[in-house]
Order: sequence, then structure tokens, then C-alpha cells
Amino acid sequence: MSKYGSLNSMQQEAVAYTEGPLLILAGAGSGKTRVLTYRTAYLIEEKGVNPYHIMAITFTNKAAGEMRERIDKLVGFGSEGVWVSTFHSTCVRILRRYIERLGYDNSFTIYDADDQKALMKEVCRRLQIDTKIYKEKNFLGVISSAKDGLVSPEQFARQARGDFVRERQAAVYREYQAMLQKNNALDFDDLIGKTVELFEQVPEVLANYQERFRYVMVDEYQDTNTAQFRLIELLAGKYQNLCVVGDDDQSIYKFRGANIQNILSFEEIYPNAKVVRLEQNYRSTQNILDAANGVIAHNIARKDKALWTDNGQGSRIDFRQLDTAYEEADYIIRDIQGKVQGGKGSYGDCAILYRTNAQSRLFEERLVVANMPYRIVGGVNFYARKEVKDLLAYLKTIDNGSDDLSVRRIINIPKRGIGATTIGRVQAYAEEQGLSFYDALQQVDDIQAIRKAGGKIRPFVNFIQVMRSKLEYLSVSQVLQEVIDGTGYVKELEAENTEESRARIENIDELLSKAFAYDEAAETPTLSGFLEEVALVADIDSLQEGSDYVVLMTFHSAKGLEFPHVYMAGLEDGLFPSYMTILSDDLADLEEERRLCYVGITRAMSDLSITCARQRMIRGEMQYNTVSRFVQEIPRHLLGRGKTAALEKSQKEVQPQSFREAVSKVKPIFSTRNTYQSRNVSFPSANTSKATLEYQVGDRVAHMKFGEGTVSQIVEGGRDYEVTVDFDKVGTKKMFATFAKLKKV
DNA sequence: GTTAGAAACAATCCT
DNA sequence: TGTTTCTAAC
Repeated sequence: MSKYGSLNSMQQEAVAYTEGPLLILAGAGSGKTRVLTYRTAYLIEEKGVNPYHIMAITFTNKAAGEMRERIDKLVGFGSEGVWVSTFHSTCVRILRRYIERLGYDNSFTIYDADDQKALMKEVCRRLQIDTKIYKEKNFLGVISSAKDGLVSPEQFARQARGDFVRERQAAVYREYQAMLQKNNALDFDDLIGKTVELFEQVPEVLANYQERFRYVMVDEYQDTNTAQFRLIELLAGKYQNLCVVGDDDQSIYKFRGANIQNILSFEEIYPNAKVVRLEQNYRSTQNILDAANGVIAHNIARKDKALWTDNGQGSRIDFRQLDTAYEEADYIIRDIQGKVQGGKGSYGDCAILYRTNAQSRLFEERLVVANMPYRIVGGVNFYARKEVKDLLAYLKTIDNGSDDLSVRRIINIPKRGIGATTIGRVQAYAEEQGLSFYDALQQVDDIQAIRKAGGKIRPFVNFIQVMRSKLEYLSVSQVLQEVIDGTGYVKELEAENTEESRARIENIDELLSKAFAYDEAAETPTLSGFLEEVALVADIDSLQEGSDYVVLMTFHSAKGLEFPHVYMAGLEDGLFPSYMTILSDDLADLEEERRLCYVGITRAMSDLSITCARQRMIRGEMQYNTVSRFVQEIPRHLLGRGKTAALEKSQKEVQPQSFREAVSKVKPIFSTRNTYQSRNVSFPSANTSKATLEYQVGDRVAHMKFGEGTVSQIVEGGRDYEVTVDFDKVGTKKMFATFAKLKKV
């Protein structure tokens, strides 16, 4: 048991209890991933369980990847047999094998949010519903929660009887589902729901998986919804060796169907369940934990627990209210700069957390000006960008001809002169004949209404057919390359030659390299396989540990992560907690928001900084907010500046008054042609004297991150030079000489 | 059929 | 404020 000696007694108990249901209530930072990995090792090495019989399920690819890595390290031989995967990937893998039993084709497509919206638009058109009055998003929300709760269209219709509004929703749900099936597509919720349906309708398939997965472990159990709960229940139904890990205080996904009852009543559902509590925190200082405990104690509906740590008191929590959101961003970025320059940590140790993605913009602006390395998680997904989606739609069309949505998306990309009229005619013909859109295109000669346009359609159909015939001997990246060449997509962008079009080409290159990486890594690469991998990645998955950049993300995305220095921004009533929850008449909404705050606080290891602004622009309107009620819930003695004197001094410089003073002094001296910069730039530390530059306009220079490029402009900006460089790989960037550390080559 | 410019509308949070 | 959709002119 030597390997397990490094675990505390509760952790050991959880590791060694292998038979029957087990609930591990793991507080934030209590080492739950550690327990899960050691438990897997224990099963294999001490209990002689075949790795093939063990399954560990998480929510994100990142979490799965981490667990995979740690298990491999710990177990060594045979560990690759353990099934470590996310809910969605697991289900896709099962469905790819068996979904034909439910009347779908095994090469089904997965629809993302954009696709869903487009499909819903079509549904509303068919049902003659005015989308000005009844929003697509609304219907999609209703359907999504129905699916999360395993309510079928038929059940929904039955429950809706007599209620006019619900009846219409039922009709939309039915049509939506029918069209998904016709397109041979599944939406995200279907992945789970259809797997449950498969297990319930085809007992032999279920029996097969029950026999395989004799030991099931589920991470972040508090986030499971009804469908996921049912899935787990079915899988573990035979052997009952179900180990779930979670923390009810970190349940923050009610809006996507998470049912907190799954964890709260685990002991009722499995009366013989053993419960282990992990309450020792290994991550944060006592002050940070006290703050977190202070906040969460205001929630009523929770399992009582108290986190403690050996880590010592640590510094106090730095709280500051700034005048505007701009000053808030300035303050935080200056503080990070101070920490890095003061040797207290690297950029990678710092995370800025906020409630809404929109808040990231201000920080990004400042970070660019300050020339600090950063990475924003979330926002617009890479795979949701136009150019990427266009190319993927080609791949989907080649892979699955029933996917009308994809075909319609690309039929006129690049421009082939096929407009709305022609598409409408093809559509009408397809509906009349009961064909898919693509099949109708193939029979274009038989469509009476189309004469001239036929000549424009035929080359498109030809192209797709040729690509399909090449599938056998081409790799995914080769197929993609041929699509790019055949359509002239990149050529067109090159001709445009704008900053935007260059960025798009870059994205396409990135897509190509992802396809290439997939070809290399996958055991048996297929087009379907690539498309599904692409559909299931989340932005957070690509976050690499050990990279040296400031990370920006929402509180939601931060769950499961930890950083030495955490900045919680925008703690204002109305923003966090949001107006939605403040005005809600369901008290549970505010409690969920409070849990989100708890999650944020407990991400911090050594330093926590909380900020808010008196006024900020929201949707073009000025909003005046007071300090968040959550801040008031932190015991007062924990707030303040427990930092070194040196750092405090540097912080003073960014105080609104002195900052403005500094600017007003500076402005008249230097020319007005650069007013924007004189006003907004956060200056490098005061004692940086303006060094002479070793390069001038026209010189070749090298940058740590951006590679090589040519200097196109140098502007004197007071204490520093603003240098514009045309980089070979990443395009034109403006930067300050002091930070950029450009080397002449 | 295509395009640009104006009007309308909109943000929680995510796999 | 930023994005999507609509409208009118090419």
C-alpha cells in the first residue's frame, strides 16, 4: 500500500472502498482527481481488476485528458485499457456502433448551436410560426430542457394537452426532431438521450456494456442532468460498483439541466451507499478558504461542511472599487505587471475571472496595449467561425448526404450564382418527392422549374461526387486540402487581401493542421471521426498547463482549475449576481449564483484580488452599480491590503487621481498626433528610461512569440517607442519597445 | 443575384 | 456597443 501512503486517511478510505455504491463529497481543492486516479490504480494493482472493466467519466476533454495522463503515470502497464472519456464522447462512440437500431444511419452528423438555430428557423417556416413573436431560441431552450429531462416529443405533447402555448411547443418539438432524423443529425442533447433510448430499447446492447463497465466512476457528479443520471444508472445497473465524486457547493449548471438532487439524494437512491467526505484543502490559504466559507454559508440548501487547510493564513484579500470599468482593467493589469516584475510569479500564474464573456473585451484591449501575453477562453469557438464552418460543411456534405443544412450552407459558397429562388425550387421539389436536398440536386435535370440554373448546380454535384469517390484512399487532411483547392476558397481570400481575410486564411491553416494531427493520432482516421472530434471540443480543452500567459475566462469555465493569483472582476450587484437572478422570484437562482462565487474564490491558491467599478457601459448604456452582496458576505477582517510595501507603492500609481495627473503632465509635452495613446496607455514602470533602439524602420527583427518580421514604423510615445512590425506569420502588430524586446536580426 | 448600409435587436453561464 | 437581419440600389 506504499504508493497510497501519501494520501490522507479519508482519501485512502475512498480509494480502498471498491465494491458497491460510493459517494465522495469532495470540497474544492481536496484532491478528488488524485483520489480517482489512485482508486483506478488500486483497482488494477491491488484488486486485480482488468483495466478493460473500468470506466471514468468527466464533463470536459481537458479533465479526461488530465485523468488519462495521471492514470498512465501511476499505473504504467495496461492502463490504456481504462475507458476515460467525457459523457458526450462516450455516447458518440456507442451510437456510432448501434444507432442504426434507432433508425438513424451510423454516419450521423452532430449539430452545434448555430446549426440548431438554422434548423429551428426552417421548422418555424414549415409550421408557419412567426419568429418575430416566438423566438427560435425560446423553442430551442424548451426542447433542450425536455431532452435533458428525457421527455420525448410524444410525452411532451401528452403533458401539453389543453395548454395552448405548450401545445405549440410540442408541435415544434415534434417537427424539429423529425427534421433532425431526416437530416441524419443529432443535437448535443440527443447524444445522451439517444444513448439512453438505445439502452432502454435494446437490452442486449445494454447488457454488453454493463458487462464491460463493471467499475464506473463519475467526476463532477453535481453537474449531471437527468439524462446523464439515467445513463449512469443503467450502466452501473448490474454490478452497482458506482463511485461518484462531487461537491454540491459547486453545482453551477442548473441552466443546462443539471439536477442537484442527483447528488443530494444519492444515499436515498442507493441506500447501501458509503459516503466519504474530503474536507482538507490542499490548494488555498486559510484566508481564502475563510472567505469562501463565509460566502457559501449564506446558502440554505446544502450539505454542511467546512474546509480547512494546513497551508497557513496567507495574505488578505485585496478588494478595490474603481470608478470605471476601464480603470478596473488598468488596475488589474498593472497589478499583474507588478507581480511579474517583482518576481512574485509569472503571467501563467495569473487568471482574470468574470461573470460574462463580454467583460473580456476591456481586458483584452489593455493587455494588447501593455503587450502582455494572454489567452481568452470561451467566446466565439474556433469551430464556429464562418470560414471554418463553411469548410466543415463541405466535409459534412461529403460524409453525410442527408444533412440538408450543410448542403444548403455551401451550395453557393463560393458564389456560383445559385440564389434564393433556385434553392427554393430545389427545396420544393425535394419536399414534393420526399427526397433529401442533395438528392434533389442530383436530379436537377428532372426539375421543371429549373432551366438555366441547372448548369450552375451540376459542377457542384460533380465535385461532391468526385470527392466521395476519393474518400477511400485520401486522408482527412488531404480531403480538406482538395476541398480548399477545388473551391478556390483560400484563393478568393488571398485576393481580398485585407487584415480580416488574412486572419481567415490563418484559421483555415489551423484547421488543416488539426486535420493533419488527427490523421496522425487516430487509430483509424475517418472523416466522421474527425467531424465528431471537432464537434465535441470545448475551448477550455486547449488550455495548456505551463504556458506563460495570463488566462481570462468566465467563472463557469474556471471550475476545476487553480491559479496562484486570481482576479475576480466586476463584483457588482447587477453583474454578479446578475439582474436576472436578483429579480428572480426563485431564491434557488441566487443560491446558484452564490455557488458560482464560491467556485471563483476557491480557484485561488495564494492571492485573491476582487475588484468592481462604480460605472460601466453595458450595451452602449452607462450602468451604475453598487458593490456585490457577495463581497459583503466575506468577513470584513479578511479584506484589505496584506501585501508588501513595495507593491503597494506601485499600486498607488494607478489610483485614478494620480493616473490622471500623470497623463495631464505628459500630454502637453508630447505631440498630439497620438492622443489615443497618451490618454490610454498604461506606462511602463516610471524608472524605465527611454533606451535607444538597436533597430530602425526597414530592419528585420525577431519577437519571442510572433517570430520574425520587418519594422514598418516607429513612433515616439513619450517614455517609450511604439513600434509597428509586419510579421511574416502573424501579420502586423503594434507594440511598445520596452515590452516587446525585439532583437535585430 | 449581389452588395452595402441602415435598422433592429441583444448577453448570462456551456458540452 | 457589437452583431445580425432587412432593405434598397446596383
